[in-house]
Amino acid sequence: MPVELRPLEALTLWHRVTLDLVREDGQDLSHDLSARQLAILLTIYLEPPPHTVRGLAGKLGVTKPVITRALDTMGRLDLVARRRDDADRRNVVIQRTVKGALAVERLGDLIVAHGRVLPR
Amino acid sequence: MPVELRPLEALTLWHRVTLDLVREDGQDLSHDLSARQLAILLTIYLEPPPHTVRGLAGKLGVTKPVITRALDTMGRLDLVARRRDDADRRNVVIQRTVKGALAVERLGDLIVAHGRVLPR
DNA sequence: CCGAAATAATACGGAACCGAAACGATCCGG
DNA sequence: CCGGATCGTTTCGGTTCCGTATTATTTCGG
Repeated sequence: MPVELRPLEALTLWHRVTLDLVREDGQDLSHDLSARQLAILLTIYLEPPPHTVRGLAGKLGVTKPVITRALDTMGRLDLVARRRDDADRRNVVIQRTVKGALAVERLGDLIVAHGRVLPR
Repeated sequence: MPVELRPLEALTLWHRVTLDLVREDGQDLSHDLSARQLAILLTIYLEPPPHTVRGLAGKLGVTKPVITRALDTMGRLDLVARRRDDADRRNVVIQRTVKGALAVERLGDLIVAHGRVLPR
């Protein structure tokens, strides 16, 4: 049943990476990062700036307080940083950090490493 | 810089799938499922049974109450089920459910769909 | 200028989760 | 048969997060 093969491999990849994330815990990343927090983190580091609270809330389909709180948490972990926009001081511009960049990079390496189970 | 290409694509895949998971919310899956809960769910559905609380705790490197609570939550969502082991009534055997199988299957399809961005 | 609009943050009550420890139920070797 | 070991659950105090509603600050059109 070659049709079933691809989804199973995709799930296997997801499974192994997630397991690694959970087990690393003490490390910078994860510590049981929620799906929302991870989505925010990846958006900040993969999509072109600037990123705002409102923009992220819209993109994820969640309310603004969710973003604010996630930024509080990830800011405490030094994964992201906040700065007032001088052009429009109502806005907060979310900035990347060295630690956050390293964490995202490490996640990429992790996926690639486990991706070797996939054919081709 | 062809060296950077693969990790970036892997992260892009992860990003898009995670975004979909967060946005689906109301659906069966996610509702901001934690990394731990997802790891447990995938272990149950991808690795051969039987699965026990102690076994899962060991595999994930977390304490038993963490597993118990995650099973409570996911059981409430009907993603997994618990049953006493008749052979050894101290054990609890974690069982799959139709709803859980569908959710995992849907995740697999989601990854495959977004995986089309990856070359080859 | 000044009031409406927009932005992010905060307050609030409720729910979930954490780690550590204690607890009941069950098994099993001697 | 019984005492230790094993297993899953529960309890405890504390922390975090949720959604909704509200607040403070800033911008901008008329």
